[in-house]
Amino acid sequence: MSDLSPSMDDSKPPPPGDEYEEIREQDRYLPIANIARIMKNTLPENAKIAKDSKETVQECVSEFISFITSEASDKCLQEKRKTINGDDLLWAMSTLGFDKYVEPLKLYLNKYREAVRGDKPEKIGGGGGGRASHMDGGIPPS
Amino acid sequence: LEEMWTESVQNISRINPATENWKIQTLPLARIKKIMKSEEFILQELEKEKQQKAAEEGQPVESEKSGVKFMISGEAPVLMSKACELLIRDISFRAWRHTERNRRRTLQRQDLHAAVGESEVYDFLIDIVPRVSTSKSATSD
Amino acid sequence: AAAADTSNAAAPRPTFVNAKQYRRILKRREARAKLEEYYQRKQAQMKARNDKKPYMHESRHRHAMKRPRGPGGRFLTKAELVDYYKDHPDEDPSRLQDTMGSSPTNETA
DNA sequence: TTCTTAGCCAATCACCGGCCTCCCT
DNA sequence: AGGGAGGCCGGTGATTGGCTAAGAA
Repeated sequence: MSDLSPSMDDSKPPPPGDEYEEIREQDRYLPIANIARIMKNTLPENAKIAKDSKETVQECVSEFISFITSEASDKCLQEKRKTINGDDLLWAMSTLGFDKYVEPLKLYLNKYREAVRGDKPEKIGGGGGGRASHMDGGIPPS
Repeated sequence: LEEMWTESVQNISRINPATENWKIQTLPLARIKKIMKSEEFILQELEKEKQQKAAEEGQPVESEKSGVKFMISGEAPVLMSKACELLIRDISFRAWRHTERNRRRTLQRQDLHAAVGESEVYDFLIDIVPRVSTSKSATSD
Repeated sequence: AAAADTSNAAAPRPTFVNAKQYRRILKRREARAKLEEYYQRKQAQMKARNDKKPYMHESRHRHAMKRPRGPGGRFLTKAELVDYYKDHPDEDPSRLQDTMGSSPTNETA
């Protein structure tokens, strides 16, 4: 088997010694197949979608996320809170003029919170089973 | 267009929190969270640079917190996911009207440009999607 | 009244945007510029954004290239694959290795 | 009309979600 | 005590290209 690898892959990023934070190119956007699916479901059955249209929407969505998150994080910083929650995002959207989005999303958020609340194993009185501890890959102490 | 929104609202209204399957047809939450966190990364870089500049000018390096880390609650990516879906639906539908107006069957980039240009809600995309031609009017909302 | 200027030096005529978004748009511009600078530092040159790879993952690319296709360029369906492996048994992944004392037992019907 | 291009197919594997523990508030 | 970061793991759907009809021009 002489084919081996057809070419030397130079896409290995060798850190020149400097500390490398990692934000990969592919992590900047949501998967294009998911974007395309939502577009397709929105449009008429016989509609076609150009490739660069999908890519453009992909960029728009990422900018949207950053745009909202930026506003929300500023507010949290101002109020000296460290965690961005759903209400912060809704406030940010309202502030930035996405009025049409807010009401449906409020409804959605409330339903989600209700579902999570209901899903969680209720803490009923008594109880008290110790949970087995299991460390990851590490070697158990001898 | 309004029909699309009322349909979306109705779909949300139909959700029964107890029985709804929350993992179907949602954008990957982990990826959304990464994008949100990249905002934090920018914030840190910006502040780092600001402190460097202040130090070079001999300013007293008044110590703002070095670690400005913010956290993302579990519900935030879920909410954001739905918001993104609404965004995609709205923009796509608006763009498709321009596709039809030009009697085409393929939604292409220029349709998105027109769609974004017609509402000031999408002004924030001005650098991603260049402004359509030279025109001002038309805020049809 | 809902208008604000976001024009930079390049725009001869000012561009007006949603006043609610104005400040945030500017902040995001700054942030994106910073991010791009970061990417250039990280990727050494990045060839000014021109070296667009046609695909993202080498392994997935190789996978797609290796897969049997029908005459129309489509990937073969499962049924078509059965026939394909009859003519190309050496590519059948199910009988990838039988180096040892392989008993030629008939497989699962 | 000519020429560009988006949909079609489904198997691999990178990545997602669901766990865990640790840590901060 | 609550809840999020971070890490590991296993299952799984996004990624992927050749051909040609669809359709942009």
